[in-house]
Amino acid sequence: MGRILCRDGTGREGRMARVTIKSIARDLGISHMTVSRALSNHPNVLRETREAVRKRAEELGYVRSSAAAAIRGDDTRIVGLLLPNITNEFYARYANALALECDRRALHLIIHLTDDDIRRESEALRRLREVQAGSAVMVPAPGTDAPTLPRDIRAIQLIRRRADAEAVLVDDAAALGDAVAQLAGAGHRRIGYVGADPGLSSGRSRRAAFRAGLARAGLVADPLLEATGPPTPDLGRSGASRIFDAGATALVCGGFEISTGALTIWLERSGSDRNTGFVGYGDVAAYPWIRDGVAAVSVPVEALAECTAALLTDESTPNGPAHRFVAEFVVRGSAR
Amino acid sequence: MGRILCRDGTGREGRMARVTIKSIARDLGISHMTVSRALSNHPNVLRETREAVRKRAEELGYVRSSAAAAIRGDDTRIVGLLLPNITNEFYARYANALALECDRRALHLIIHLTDDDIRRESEALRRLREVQAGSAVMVPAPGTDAPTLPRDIRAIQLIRRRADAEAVLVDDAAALGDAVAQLAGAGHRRIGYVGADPGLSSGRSRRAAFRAGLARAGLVADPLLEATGPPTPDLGRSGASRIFDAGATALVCGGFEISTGALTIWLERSGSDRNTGFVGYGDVAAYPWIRDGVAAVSVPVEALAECTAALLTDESTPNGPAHRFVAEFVVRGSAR
DNA sequence: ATGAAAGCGCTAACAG
DNA sequence: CTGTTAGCGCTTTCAT
Repeated sequence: MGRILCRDGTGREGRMARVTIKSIARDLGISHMTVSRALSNHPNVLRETREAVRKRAEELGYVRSSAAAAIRGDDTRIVGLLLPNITNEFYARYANALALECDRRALHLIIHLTDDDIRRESEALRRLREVQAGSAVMVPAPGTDAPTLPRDIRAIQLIRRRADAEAVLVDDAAALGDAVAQLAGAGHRRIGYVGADPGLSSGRSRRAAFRAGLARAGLVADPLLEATGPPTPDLGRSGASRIFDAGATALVCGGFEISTGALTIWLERSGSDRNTGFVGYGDVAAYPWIRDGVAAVSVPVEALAECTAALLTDESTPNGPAHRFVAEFVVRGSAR
Repeated sequence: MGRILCRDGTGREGRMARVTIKSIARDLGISHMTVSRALSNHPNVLRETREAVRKRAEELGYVRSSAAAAIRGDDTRIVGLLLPNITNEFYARYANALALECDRRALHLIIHLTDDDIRRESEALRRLREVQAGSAVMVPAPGTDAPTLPRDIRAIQLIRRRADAEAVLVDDAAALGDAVAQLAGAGHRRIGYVGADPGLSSGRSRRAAFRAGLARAGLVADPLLEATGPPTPDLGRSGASRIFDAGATALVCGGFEISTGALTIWLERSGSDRNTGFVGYGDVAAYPWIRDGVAAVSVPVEALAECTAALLTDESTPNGPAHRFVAEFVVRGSAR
């Protein structure tokens, strides 16, 4: 208790007392308060004393205990990140960018994977409250019995929005419209759509954008060519299969996870007939290299992450609770 | 101090005292010790009392403060994860698997990206000491002035090994040999290699495996067809360019990052001549779909992560300080 | 079965 | 400029 194993590779593992301001104080024969002041640049410390303290602290490898700070109610600088997963390239890139920003800002980033499951989400939030995380960036999990956001942690919703609170969102309406227009222009008349459940904010808006695009192209929406459900690769696969079976000649995706699943089906199905169209959701590094290129709605990941990081630092939210970033449609072979 | 903002979305933001065992005790008119005991299942508590306490704690949304525990020297259950990045599919999949395991084991996973830079690595470790992380899983950054591993944090090295301490490594010698054999069998005589600096444990062993493969195929190693350096996509690009310029007809990669860079060069160069061979390091989901398929040395990511997680839980290290997992060569079009 | 005291590392508020 | 005290949330130890 209060002591830690000494693993210095010397072989003789012993016990080593923790280096604290008190131990340094004892060591220097002064009060621990002087050490505290010296270490936190308080003006009222003799230059000599301060330097002696800093030197000794350096030598001993002192690090301020953030637990002690947290217990007093100071900001822990811990940020939680709740994502469905980080194998999906979008989430991975987002987490990567956010982690870099957090390192820059000296924030601790704790990651929890929810698999879009509400129970895992609440558990993750509970654990974040344990460590007194100040804020949590989260892709809110789907679910009707949506538990409210945590009271004592600032929640920043990503991509989707479950509660009327801070959110960093994607404005993809135009891009989805462009996608449909492009496919229609390429001669497609039966264009399908797989996307998230309209119960989700993102699911609702994306499907609406798709339908608007159809209308603008003078095409009628066919319920048989639409599939919605939980935002998983599985839905992408089953939805794509069903839609192609129903005679669609092109498919537009409305979700990151869904897109990866749908792509595999498209690749299988369009093996012989290269005239089937496909538009993924979320651009992927390999898309240019697959077939003649896979078209996609490109989401500005880095901008999303930067914005989030800025929110984490600034307590103020000048632009209002929702921050939107426009996506762009990227044309490639699969949509020509 | 000791108080937190109440963001309950009611609009009237007020102040709300933190829920502690003491506040619950006051609330119930008993001692905080009784609350502590009730909450931690101590036998010496009247059933009535215990239930009253648990009920009230539940209602108030009490969560044990891990800071208070940490300050007393208890295990924080915080695990650090130091990776060069998480955009590379291998690292992303590893982080994903490890995060899942950590959630299962109720460990807090703090992620830091080092970009394979020693300074960022030390900074990350310093910050982990601040929060009293118990262990750190890390891909040790390259560098001759290699700072030693932290003394008060259990370090588990991944993929590479800088110090003679616990490590989870990949045994890729056979796979790399198979790759060379396959290429040689396909008629390639000038096979190149881009890999990490031999200063790195992984760089050294992989190049040796490549050379051994050449020898076994009856080919001679040509220094012009080898490139080594820091394990970055940049090296992959420059190395691949140089090696193809030097007349190589096939290329084997010896590193995750390097591989992604080299792939782009190969894709550009082999646009017209589809007879150029390529073997990536670390299998990627999209590889089967690129051209006629991209061959690769497949690393058992999930197994690595599972092993790491097991180490995090078990204090014992029965199998000795190094745990090795064999990689496999996956043949695809690019190596035929 | 319950409570009181002490102490973990740190700093705000006083006292010199 | 420096030192003392107290208290943050929690558990261990020692009473009761």
